[in-house]
Amino acid sequence: MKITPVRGTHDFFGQQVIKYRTIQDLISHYSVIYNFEEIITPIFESTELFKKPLGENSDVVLKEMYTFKDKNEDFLTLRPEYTTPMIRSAISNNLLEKLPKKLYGIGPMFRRERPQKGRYRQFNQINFEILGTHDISADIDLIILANNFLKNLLPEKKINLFINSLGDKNTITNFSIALGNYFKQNKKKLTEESQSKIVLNPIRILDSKDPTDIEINLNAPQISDFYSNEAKEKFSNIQKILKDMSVDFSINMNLVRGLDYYCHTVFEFKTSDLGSQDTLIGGGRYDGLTKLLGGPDIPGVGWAGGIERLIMLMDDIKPLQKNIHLIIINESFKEYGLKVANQLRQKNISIHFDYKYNLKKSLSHANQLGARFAIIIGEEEVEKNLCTLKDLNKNIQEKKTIENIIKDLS
RNA sequence: GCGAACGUAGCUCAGUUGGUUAGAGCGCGGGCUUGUGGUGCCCGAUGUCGAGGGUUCGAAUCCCUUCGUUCGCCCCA
Repeated sequence: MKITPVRGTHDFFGQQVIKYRTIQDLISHYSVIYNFEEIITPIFESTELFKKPLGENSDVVLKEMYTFKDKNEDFLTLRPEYTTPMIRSAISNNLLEKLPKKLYGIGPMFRRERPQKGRYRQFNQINFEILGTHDISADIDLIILANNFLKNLLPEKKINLFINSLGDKNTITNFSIALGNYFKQNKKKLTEESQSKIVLNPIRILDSKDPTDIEINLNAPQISDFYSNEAKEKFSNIQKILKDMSVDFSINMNLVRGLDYYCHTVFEFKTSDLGSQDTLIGGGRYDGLTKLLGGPDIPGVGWAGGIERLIMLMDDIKPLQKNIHLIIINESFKEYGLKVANQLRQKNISIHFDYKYNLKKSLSHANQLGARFAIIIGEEEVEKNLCTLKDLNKNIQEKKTIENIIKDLS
């Protein structure tokens, strides 16, 4: 029986691991520069935690969560997103006394969707969250952090930033009602899919890709007509500052995000190189969420980025092959060879030994792995208490004492 | 969850209207070279043709089921 990974899951090895670590290192770097604290939370939580915040009628809650009953009858869910657990953790551990609190996290998320390129059932996400400030500077800092991170990681790629504002709580409510009424009047012209959303989630009709829906959407009420003065001002200030800081963006009035907790600023970084799964980073403001989770009534803003999608856009990274290959020509010189390796390793020189005792094979192996040097030990070397150091690029070699080799390689 | 395409060697793929022992390149193993890699030449092994069932004298090829991948929808990171 051949055992394969579960549908929608995959193993990381080789280049993927190198790329994953590269992303992780870069994130860690930015977390220091922007002063975010890392938080690591369990991968499963009580099901309750996700239901309300994400929206009882959201697709994530309705059909994508991995939920199971524990042996004591509790319902548990593998986390489908990280914002909610991070806030839960901040509340549980009383981390919200000094505000704002800036947290970041990296780890696996789980959604039972149909797998596709760039969409997996277990996937890794990076999250940055700022809790406890209404200031648009936080929104802007996060957008610029994401922008700088992407530019640094993928300098050659064309990535577009789209922003929108969902206004405050009243905006969304009133807009939804108006939108619902408008779509009811035009019900017959909409696709079946969209018709089913009129009552439950009319906002979602706005980002339909269907041409007839798009035509109806053209004359639909505009969310901007429902902004409060405050929301309007916030949004225009954000645009102004981003422009002043020469961050390229476009406004997409139909950008509505799938989780219920968003309000005010929402944004997405998209690429055209990944096909249908084109969002690299998405986020926004979620001012009521912390209170909803039983914490203080504080605002929040954050984003999530998909690591698999970033990895797909990265060029291969040449591993720094600094290994020195130890080649022992005959098994009888094993002990001498191991002693040499030990001395070098204690000086922090990386030594690879393939346990083969075959000069030809080992040299070939060293070559394949891109090694720069080989240390060769045979009868002549052992007799004179020396080692041969061979430069594989220049194809020159010389017998030397261990002390001299350490000097050469340090 | 809906629609469609695809699945042959470790990898990339060929395989005619169903026909005998299923092929190529790359990679892998061995040799030319018993203390010297990369280039070259020679030799060799690649395999549950995704899995299961059916039609047929005969199936990689046709049909059904199933698993997986990919594309679109949906959704999102």
